Amino acid sequence: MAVQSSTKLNLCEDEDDEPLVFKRYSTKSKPNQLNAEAKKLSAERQVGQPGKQVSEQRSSNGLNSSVQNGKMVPSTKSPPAKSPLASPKASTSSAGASPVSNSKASTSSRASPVSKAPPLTTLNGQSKRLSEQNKSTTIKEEINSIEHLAQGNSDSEDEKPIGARLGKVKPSEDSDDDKPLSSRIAPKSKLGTSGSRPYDSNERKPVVSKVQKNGSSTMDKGKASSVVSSKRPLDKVNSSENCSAKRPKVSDSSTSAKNKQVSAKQEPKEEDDDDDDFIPISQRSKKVASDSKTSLTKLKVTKVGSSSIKKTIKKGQKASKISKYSKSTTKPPGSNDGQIKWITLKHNGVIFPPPYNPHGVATMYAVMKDTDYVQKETFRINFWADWHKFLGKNHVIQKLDACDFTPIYDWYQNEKEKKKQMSTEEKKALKEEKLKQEEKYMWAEVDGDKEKVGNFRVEPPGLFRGRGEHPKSGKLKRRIRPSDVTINIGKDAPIPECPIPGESWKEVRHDNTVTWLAFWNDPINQKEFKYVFLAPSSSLKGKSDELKYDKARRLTDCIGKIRASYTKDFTSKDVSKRQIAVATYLIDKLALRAGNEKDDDEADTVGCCTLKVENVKAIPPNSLEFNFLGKDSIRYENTVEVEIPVYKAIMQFQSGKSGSDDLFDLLDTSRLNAHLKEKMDGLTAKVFRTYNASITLDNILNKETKDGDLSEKLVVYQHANKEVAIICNHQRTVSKSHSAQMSKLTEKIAELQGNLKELKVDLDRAKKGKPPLKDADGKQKKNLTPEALERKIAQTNAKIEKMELDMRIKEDLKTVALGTSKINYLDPRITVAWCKRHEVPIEKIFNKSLLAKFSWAMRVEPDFRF
DNA sequence: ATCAAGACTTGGTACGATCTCG
DNA sequence: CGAGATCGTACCAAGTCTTGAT
Repeated sequence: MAVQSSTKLNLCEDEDDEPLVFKRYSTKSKPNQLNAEAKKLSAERQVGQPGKQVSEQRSSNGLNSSVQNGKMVPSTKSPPAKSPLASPKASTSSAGASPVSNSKASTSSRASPVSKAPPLTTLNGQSKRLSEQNKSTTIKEEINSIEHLAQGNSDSEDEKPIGARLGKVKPSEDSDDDKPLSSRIAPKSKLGTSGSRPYDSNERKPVVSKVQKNGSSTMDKGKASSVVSSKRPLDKVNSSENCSAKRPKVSDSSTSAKNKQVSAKQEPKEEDDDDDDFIPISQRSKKVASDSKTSLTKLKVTKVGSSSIKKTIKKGQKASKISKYSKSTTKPPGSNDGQIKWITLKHNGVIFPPPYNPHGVATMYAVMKDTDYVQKETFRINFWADWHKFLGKNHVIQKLDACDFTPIYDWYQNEKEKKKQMSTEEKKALKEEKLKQEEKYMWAEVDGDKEKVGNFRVEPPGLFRGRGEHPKSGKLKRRIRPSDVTINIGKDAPIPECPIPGESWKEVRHDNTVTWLAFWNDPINQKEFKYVFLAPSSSLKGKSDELKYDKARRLTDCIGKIRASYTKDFTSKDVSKRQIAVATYLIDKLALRAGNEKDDDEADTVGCCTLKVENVKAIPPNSLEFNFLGKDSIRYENTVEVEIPVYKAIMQFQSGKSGSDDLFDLLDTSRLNAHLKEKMDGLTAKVFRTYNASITLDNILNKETKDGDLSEKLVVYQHANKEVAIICNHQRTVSKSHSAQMSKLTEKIAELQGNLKELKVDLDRAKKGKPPLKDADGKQKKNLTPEALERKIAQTNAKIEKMELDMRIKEDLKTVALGTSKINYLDPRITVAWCKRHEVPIEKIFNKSLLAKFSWAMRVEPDFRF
């Protein structure tokens, strides 16, 4: 585990010693909102970092064995402990002794403080085994704990409320509004029956748009605006051809990937900046850089971007060549060596969190006191199991519920507060310090270009916070050390120095068929990996993003044919075929995820292929009511009218099964995707989500944008974005202050209306030559001309209108997350082209990160349509 | 055909930074 | 200028999908 022994409590600050290179980030402390929830996160993170080092020893489980034994093992590195930390409370005092304990295993000891049930005396007795120092530290806290003991488990009782609300149940928690987004889709016309509708005409329209709102749910009705139904001529589908063929698009030039081979030709084009006007200045410079970069890359590499088919072939050759010198002889399954991702790669490895962990495991838990995580039994049980193991069988602490974590929690809050109180300068200094230490890790060099690294910080120890009812949540996530980390780097690049002296990387590879710079096994699930990748702004990621959208765009050409095909199969005699057809229909129409199988040690969530009989209810005459937990345990609740054959098929699939049986018993994602691939090269289930999201945006923008001022256009964009978020069921929890904010706005509007009334009275009087009435304070108002008053009235009215609109939007979006679709599903070229056409500055839609991430899309032609 | 490893995309949240309004 | 609202980002969990092995 993570924590290890450290003896000292000091948290904060400093400890000097250590060789570690990094310092901890400062501990952060921010009090701010203490909301329960918020805090928890932060807390955790911090916990790990505060102290400095200490030796961590090893226990295999991560826990420090030494601690367990009661002995202390001095770590080599660890210096003498510093003083107890900051925590006023307990630590210092009690421990006079402890401070010194250095590297010992105080962790355990520390933990003990907190808890405890037994009376102090007991503690002492037991603690013998512990180092003395440790014990002492604990004492104070123990006292408290004791009290609690008497009461019962304190932690559970404290603030339940908060916790309860937060977490988990994000989905429909409260009001009606919280209803599932999907359910909010407007009823639109009933959906189409696909069978009946002419494909060619409808393709552009996402099937989704037809979804009907769930009658039962209370959602906001009005809002759901209908999705666009208009179709655009261009879109015709050419049903005849093979979908995999690329269709020449008007603005194909923008799709550079495809044309890469022709780069010579294109290059000039790319350089021309005629579109620059649309590009923010800041971007322009970047753009140049990136352009040149891109071309370089192209030359060198055989373009990864080129059509996939070619790519594969080419790459294959190259790969084999390269693999010769590649160290790793055996290729792991995931490495498709057909794809060379880079030729040269240099970077500096990863940075580790500061080693010393003052408070240890108990702190990790204490800090989450008011989150809803600790309200869950699974969380507590898992935590206790790991903590107990860590403490050792004979430790005084024998029961989690008997421990009072309040002292640690308070100490933590106090630290946060302190930090918050630091002067701006101090904060700045700290920030710079951190930056200085991390700078070298932030950049990599790929094929000669400098690229930003995404997550170069190794995850600190902490408690696993699985979402929903995750069976492993609460488990201790042990510390990751260099010997857990595998580095991937160019063969000729210098191997990054291991940041922790005396230790070394687990392995160094030179695999240019993958994009990761480093990885380690997930401590919670050894079978899984945590990777360090380049940032989204990198050219490698950009290319892959572009390919993703190009593929979705290709679906535009095939969608008609695909819909016709699955519609035909709704009534196939072959059940397997029928299941594929219905599943594809749901994925297309409702933007459901594929639904891979999951293990028992994961939260129980489903996607299309894993839907259970009980997740879908047939409602005569032909509606289906969906209700299930999807990714991240976000609830999907939606009732839609479907075509009769689909309705019948679903009932057939359900017949004779129990609620927990698979609805599509003959189907899984690999079969489904294999089938989809026959329809279009590279087609998989998730492409439909991208396609439907992007086509919806394109349609709404083109249908609803009118000449008007900027803010009106932005409203249109936001509206389109919202529709997409609803289709994809991208939800967020309602902000804690939402209702307060709403009532504040209501008040303001009322006040303005009062003003309005007064103005009107004054206007009447002014017209009659009378002076205005006195104001509320009894003071005489200025004498205004009727014209001036009218102007004021108009202004006030406009203000009220705007506020009302803001309020409506706010209410409307309180459970909708717009960001996810913007980042992952909406082809940025649609947005960029629309901005160009309507003179909307792109930075009004994309923030700095998105501009960087989508730099590849900036030079799209204004007439680009998805 | 199935399985599992591996690689990479997608997703929500908390927090700190920045903006806004009184 | 300060409190609260909003924005932007770090973080890391949880999906999808591919591929080689059996």
